[in-house]
Amino acid sequence: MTGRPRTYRRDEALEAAVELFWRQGYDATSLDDLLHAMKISKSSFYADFQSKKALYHTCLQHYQSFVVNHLQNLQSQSASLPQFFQLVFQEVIEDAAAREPKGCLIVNSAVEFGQHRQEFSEEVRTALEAVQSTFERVIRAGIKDGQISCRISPKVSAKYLTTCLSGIRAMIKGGMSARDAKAVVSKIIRSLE
Amino acid sequence: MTGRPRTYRRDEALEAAVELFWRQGYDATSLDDLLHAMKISKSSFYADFQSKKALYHTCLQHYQSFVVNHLQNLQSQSASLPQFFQLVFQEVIEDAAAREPKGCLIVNSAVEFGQHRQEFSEEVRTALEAVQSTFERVIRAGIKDGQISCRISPKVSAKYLTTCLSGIRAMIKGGMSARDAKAVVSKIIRSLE
DNA sequence: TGACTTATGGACCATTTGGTCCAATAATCA
DNA sequence: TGATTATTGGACCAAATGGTCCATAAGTCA
Repeated sequence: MTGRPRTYRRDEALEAAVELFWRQGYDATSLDDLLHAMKISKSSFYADFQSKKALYHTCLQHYQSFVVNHLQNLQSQSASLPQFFQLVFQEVIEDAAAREPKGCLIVNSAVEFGQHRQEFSEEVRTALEAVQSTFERVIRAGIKDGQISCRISPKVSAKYLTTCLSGIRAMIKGGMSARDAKAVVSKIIRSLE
Repeated sequence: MTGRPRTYRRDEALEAAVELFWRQGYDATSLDDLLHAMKISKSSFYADFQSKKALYHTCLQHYQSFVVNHLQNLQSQSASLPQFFQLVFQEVIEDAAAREPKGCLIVNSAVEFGQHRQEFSEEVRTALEAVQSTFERVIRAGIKDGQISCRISPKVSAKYLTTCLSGIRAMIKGGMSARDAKAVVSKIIRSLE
């Protein structure tokens, strides 16, 4: 196996695909869109990624592990749980300032596929839960370190946090201004303390 | 104008279209899907609704005014602001118990179209704001009647409420259980008081 | 250099998409 | 009954969809 070398890098192509799906959604993204964005020929596409559906699955997994990883990084950068929340929502607000906010790929997928497109909905549930349980771990650790009051359960807090996050990401994608996003975020953060 | 009578009722057909778009989204709903659900011929469809795009606009408007109307009804049924919130979230939880939760057509549209499909995003923003300002009016009235503390501005509360609502509707569409939805809802309601 | 292996571009394909058009149909009203 | 008017089914259409296939290009290794 020493044939002709490929002219693209798989990880870069994948990244481009994630970006596109993230912005436009699954159905609204055509194969042609993908080929252009990924800078890859149709043959290579099917050789390397099997199908549009398979690619989406790969993208979702990629995104999910990126998010979980990223949240853990934010945790290690934070001195306290409140600060962690600040960092998380900081990025959300940045998205709100973008010309074409992308929202969150998982939330976008949840809404696009609902529970009626089985090929995807199970994986989306998994991804949502992965985020949720990451939050739960972080909150649990924060409580242990005495960084925050422990009146409510980490589990419920994590679910609430995930829900709020999904909410603003959806609202922002729907056109909510950065100003409004900021106001809502500070209300959410207050309700978390 | 005394020609052949139509075999369907426009409002019923429209209702069916709303239902379908609500469940499946715009792109995932084909013309054939619509014709079947609406029990209408292609000719009648184009004569009566112009195009798929135009129909979607009509559906969004229909849905929006339904929601605003409905919220006002809930208000008049409520003795207090907290009770109003209860009623609102009650229905959300009912959706969570459905086999195929539909979420909210406006939120679904916000996520599906984002800010990159101009034909729709403006109208979606309008719809989101209509809901938001309905909440604002209700909250304002509640504060006036002394039903609730007035520590935070009705405007921000309304934005926060809309965001939370969008959040659970998205989560539920993504598969969140009714149990979890209940837990999150009670946390939200507590944070509103 | 030549054998081998992999990547590439592009022709090709069936299906589905949203949409148009018209002849046939079915009512009302005089 | 016949003229009028509006609805209907279905034939038709161009474009776009996701996907397959193969001859050719472009490398590596002996």
